[in-house]
Amino acid sequence: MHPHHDDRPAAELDLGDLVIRLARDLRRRGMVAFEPYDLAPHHVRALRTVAHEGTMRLGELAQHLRVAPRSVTDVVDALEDRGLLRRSPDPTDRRAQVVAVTDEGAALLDEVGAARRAAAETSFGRLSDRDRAILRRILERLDAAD
Amino acid sequence: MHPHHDDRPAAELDLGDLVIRLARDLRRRGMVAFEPYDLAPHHVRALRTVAHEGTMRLGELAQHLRVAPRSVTDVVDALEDRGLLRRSPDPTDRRAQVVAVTDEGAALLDEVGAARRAAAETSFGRLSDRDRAILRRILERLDAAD
DNA sequence: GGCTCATTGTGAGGTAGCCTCACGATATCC
DNA sequence: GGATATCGTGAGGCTACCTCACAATGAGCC
Repeated sequence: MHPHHDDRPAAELDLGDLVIRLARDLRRRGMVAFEPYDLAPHHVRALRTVAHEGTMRLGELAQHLRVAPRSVTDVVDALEDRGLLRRSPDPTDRRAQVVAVTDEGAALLDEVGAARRAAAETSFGRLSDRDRAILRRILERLDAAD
Repeated sequence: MHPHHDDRPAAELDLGDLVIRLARDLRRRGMVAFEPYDLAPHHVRALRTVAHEGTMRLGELAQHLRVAPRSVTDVVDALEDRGLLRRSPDPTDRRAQVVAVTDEGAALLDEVGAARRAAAETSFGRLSDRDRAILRRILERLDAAD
């Protein structure tokens, strides 16, 4: 009934709705940002994790990414097909395999870094440094293990 | 090399990673919370939107949910099959249809409310009221139209 | 009235990013 | 040496989206 237009800041949305909506936007922007490299955001995340944490088992990567082991198989398949990651047998356990970043993977990760930073700026640019720090603190608290 | 264990607060994750990870957790928890009602979080969101904003066209619902019109068709199909929403022709435009919440839909929404609040408490319970308000402010700022 | 062009919702079909379940190969423990 | 647990993966499924094409209808113009 009021003559205001309908862009009110979503008062009926709860925190969860807002987070999910933001995540969807981020994923979309990530897909656009990484499209020139033919990588999905999820692939970049996995690659970055291995690069940052070092060679690890598939199961460990699953834990880091907080997904089921089965899900990691597909991601590693894709990255290995692209020559960015390499599987090799775990010398300490013949059931297991470890994944390592290849030189090509490390190089691509470098390249992708700029796109990633630009995408983050697009998404979070309207936030002050202070707000970004606050957001990070809150998100890390929520991310702590259950 | 350090003897610390590996639960560090994800220093290699950027804000986007943290948001996406949180959103995944929220969706999972929502699926569990709404499972007794045989509803997906997305269905509840759509139902709540129509209940809150009132009868609207499918296209308008798509705008509110920020998804493509085609995506709304499926959600409304599901909710209409369940008798929670009802399509009817838009009297002002014979191309269009409007969706309205049925009595049954309103009743179920009431029931689901408690589960929704409990799930939110599970997810955000470790945050102080102040932090929740800050988080809401930041998320609403990020949610503002591009 | 007739012509063009835009808009509405939907069928068909596709994708990303997850999941569970079962299994063979191996490790571990008694 | 035998039971039991763990590792990664094939098979198959799910949610929550998407694009594209199209028929029906509306709106603007002459």
